Amino acid sequence: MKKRRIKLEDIARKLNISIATVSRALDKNPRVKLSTQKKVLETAELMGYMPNQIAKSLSSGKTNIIGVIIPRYDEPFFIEVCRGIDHYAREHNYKILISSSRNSFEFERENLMSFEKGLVDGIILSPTHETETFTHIRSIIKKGIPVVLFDNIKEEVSGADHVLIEDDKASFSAVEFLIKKGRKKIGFIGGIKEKKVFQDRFKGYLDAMRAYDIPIHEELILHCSSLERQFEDNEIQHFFNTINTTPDAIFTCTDNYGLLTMKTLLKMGYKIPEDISVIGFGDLGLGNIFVPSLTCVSQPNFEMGEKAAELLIAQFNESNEFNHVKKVIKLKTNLVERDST
Amino acid sequence: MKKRRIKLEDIARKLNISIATVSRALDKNPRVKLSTQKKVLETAELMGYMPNQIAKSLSSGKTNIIGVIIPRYDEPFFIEVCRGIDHYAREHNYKILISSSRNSFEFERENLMSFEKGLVDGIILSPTHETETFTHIRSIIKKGIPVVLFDNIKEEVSGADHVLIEDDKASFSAVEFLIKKGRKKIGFIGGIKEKKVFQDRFKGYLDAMRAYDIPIHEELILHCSSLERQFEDNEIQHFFNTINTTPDAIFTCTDNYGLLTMKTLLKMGYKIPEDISVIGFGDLGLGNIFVPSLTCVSQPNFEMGEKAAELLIAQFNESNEFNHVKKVIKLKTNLVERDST
DNA sequence: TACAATAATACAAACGTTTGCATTTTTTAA
DNA sequence: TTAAAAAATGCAAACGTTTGTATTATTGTA
Repeated sequence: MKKRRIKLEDIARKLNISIATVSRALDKNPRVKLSTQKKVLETAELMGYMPNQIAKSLSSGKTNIIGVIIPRYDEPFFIEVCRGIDHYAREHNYKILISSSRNSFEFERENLMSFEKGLVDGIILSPTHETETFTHIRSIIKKGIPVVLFDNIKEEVSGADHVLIEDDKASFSAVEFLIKKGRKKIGFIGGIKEKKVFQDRFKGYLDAMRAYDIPIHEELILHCSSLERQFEDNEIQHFFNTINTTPDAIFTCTDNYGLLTMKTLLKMGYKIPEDISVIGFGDLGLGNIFVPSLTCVSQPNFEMGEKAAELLIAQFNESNEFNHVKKVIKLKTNLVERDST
Repeated sequence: MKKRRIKLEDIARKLNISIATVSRALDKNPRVKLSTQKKVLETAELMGYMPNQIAKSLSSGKTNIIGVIIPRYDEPFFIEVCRGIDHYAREHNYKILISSSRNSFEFERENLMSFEKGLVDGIILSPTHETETFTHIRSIIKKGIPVVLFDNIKEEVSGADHVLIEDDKASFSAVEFLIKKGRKKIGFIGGIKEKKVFQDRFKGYLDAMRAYDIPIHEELILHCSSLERQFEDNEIQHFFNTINTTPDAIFTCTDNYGLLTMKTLLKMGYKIPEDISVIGFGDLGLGNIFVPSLTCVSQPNFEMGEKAAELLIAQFNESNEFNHVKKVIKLKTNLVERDST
């Protein structure tokens, strides 16, 4: 009843040749006669032969799969990066296996462990905000599995490549832009303080304010404490309802914060950008739809993924994985000016 | 230099027992003495043993991986479904391997072929709009690989389970809602005509209009012809710039169309919902941020994924995969009323 | 026509597990 | 104490490939 899978042996038997020859013929190995190759290819096609990837992997020690661990699925940033990884990977005959660490260090470790079981040839990982120690990553590297880290890297890991955005510089430029537009009371809305990228973006904000001698109103600074959309929304609404100073500009650390900020301000009756300018961070498509459209820092997310994949695959091809020289790639951002400033 | 992976043999040698016993001990098979089991577990831990997933798969004939093929990554709908699949899958010890068919029938076929190589135990697929014939899917099923289809299914495939939304009913209700609110000149904005879900949503619109004897203005009907954000945007803007009749409501087939519609109408100076009501479809989070927030049909996307995974894993456990009785699951939607109506 | 050189093919081990069956060891009961 | 029963362990095949080396077949050359 159940159709058995066709394997090399079946082809070999039918043609009265050895399995080795069939294997080589399918590989177009010049060691087999052309006429034999032709026969084999035809018979394979005829019998509906499909190579067994698992057996291949076991034999070759390569699975051609890249493991990717991201903090969450439902963030366009990570999806864009994954698209970039996938794009480069596919061109080089790799598939990607994505796992979410759900913003939890424990899950991150678990996922990493599960990738230790030989299913993947290497790993691309973006640490969660909870990730403070990196021994789990070092331990993977020690086992000879190549690793590339991207975004939100609190601690450099020798032996792993890094791909990151110049977050501080990017936010410096964004705030500088507001200052040059004549804004004086510039607020800041960032994310949880534990996350490195938010720390850096905050630093850029402070640096810019100081560089131009603009007084900083502590009251106009908010670090959202949640990672969930609804709560962020509440926090931002609450923030604007309680401050006494009215800002003339707000620099926010994500597109989403920017949009939520605009939404709140519009509902309160402010005009954007006349009364208050708003800047976001990320440029993930939505900023363009909102009315007014959101000026923001644009990150090369897709390229980030491509670069990460490139570095990883380059590691695969290094002769000795234990004296890998760490590479750190910093990607540039640019400011996209729209209607909110 | 290079640390070799620890394998069963290494543990066996160290403890002077057989590989079989080690294998069984790690499985906590009651056939091995408890004291032996303990020794093995300790030694495995000590030596840093990690099972080889590939070898396990080859031996057992199961990879515990589910292949997922979606038309594109950068659509929140598919991401949500994938999250649902992943959620259910993980709970049942499966991983998911996602491939994008990039809205191309050819890529869909290619992806399917690549999944035929034994890497996955089963496949969950959402057909592209280009997919007219289903022989490629039938051929996979014939090989004994379980398949579940979701969303946008033009033709039922015997042997595969289906998970779908009652698109026509959903849009019927949405339009009915507008009618009951007293709207008369109700426009329709849908997607490419080749896509089954858009056909169904259009049908629901027509059905509702006819059911309530509302005259249909052909001029107020737009089928977007592109699948790319910018072009959709252009098409919608162009649409409103050229129509002579002013609608008092627009039913759109996606959240994105809804948002783009609102954006365009707001820019033209219309008030929403006073002058024109707008309804979207999907409820993918953005509708809540926009001002005014978007009323829309809410789909259970996450659940759709969970259900698909559930059906697939149920197929794995069926005794004979060749007399599988097709299951068709239809999921219900509900209308979420917000400020745009 | 014979012999080396070369081309084509075959053999068998290896990849790291699982598992049915055989064997050995231990326990139980007469 | 001894045989049978039960428990614990071991052997070896199997999963479907790849690949180094051995073998056989086919050339070319003197």
